[in-house]
Amino acid sequence: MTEIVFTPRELDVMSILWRQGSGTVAEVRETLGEDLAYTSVLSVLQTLEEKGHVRHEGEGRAYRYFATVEAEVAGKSALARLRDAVYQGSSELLFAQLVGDRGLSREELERMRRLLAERLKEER
Amino acid sequence: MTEIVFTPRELDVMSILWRQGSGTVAEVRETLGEDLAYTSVLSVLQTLEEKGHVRHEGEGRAYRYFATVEAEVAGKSALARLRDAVYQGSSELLFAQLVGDRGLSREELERMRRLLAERLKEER
DNA sequence: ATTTGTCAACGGGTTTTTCCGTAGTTCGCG
DNA sequence: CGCGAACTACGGAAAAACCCGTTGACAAAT
Repeated sequence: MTEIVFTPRELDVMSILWRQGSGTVAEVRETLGEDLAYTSVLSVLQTLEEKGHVRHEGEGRAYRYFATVEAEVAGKSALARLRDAVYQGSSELLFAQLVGDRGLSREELERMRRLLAERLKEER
Repeated sequence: MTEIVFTPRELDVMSILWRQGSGTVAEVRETLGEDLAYTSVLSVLQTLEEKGHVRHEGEGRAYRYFATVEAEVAGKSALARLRDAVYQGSSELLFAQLVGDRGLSREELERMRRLLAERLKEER
């Protein structure tokens, strides 16, 4: 169980890299809603790089940043933490919360059911 | 959407209050694995109280602390954040991750299916 | 060639988090 | 009464998070 922890601001930035695949400082800054100074965004990326969650390649005279941690891996870690801390270790409770959400479309629910069915089938 | 954010240490403490229903400083400190000084735990509880996530009642000469935020509410907030940041807003992706976890028993999976079925039924 | 714009590095200020020691209170007990 | 045990309040040190200005490098435009 690899511990991956992001501060709120770091998560904002990682989120963009995951979504867009990569990003220069300017791109990240653009995508980020709030208008932070250019150097503020750069700082976050630099500390993320120090922590090994991000790497960069040169592109022209700018840097292009890439996540070195897969979203799924980070998500798994965060979900486990959430499960343990707020749902008392129960995936089921977490699941119930997820499913209880009004605002899920019938289609989404159907697809979830299908996924679950698949998963149950291969459980042998 | 009510924003609820806990620092890592705060989450540790909230987790205990949710699990045990309530706790004195000594109890929380006891339950917490790592051995922090008594006053360290007290400090966390005091800042949580400042932030309004916790309240206390006197019990003898000690204080008994209670969460003022339901675990489900905090969980919902955290899940939404997770969904948006790492699963690109898709509950389905999050769900897939959850279900994909080896280490879920057949029984758990069955109960999840039942829950989902219930939910689908009332979707009319 | 000078100016203008874009970029990373660096340093620093402010706030938050984390952790604890000390002081003061209260209570029970010898 | 006096003492020790359990407790909170308070202050603060150290580190992390957060945000930005300035500087210097480089290149494209004028």
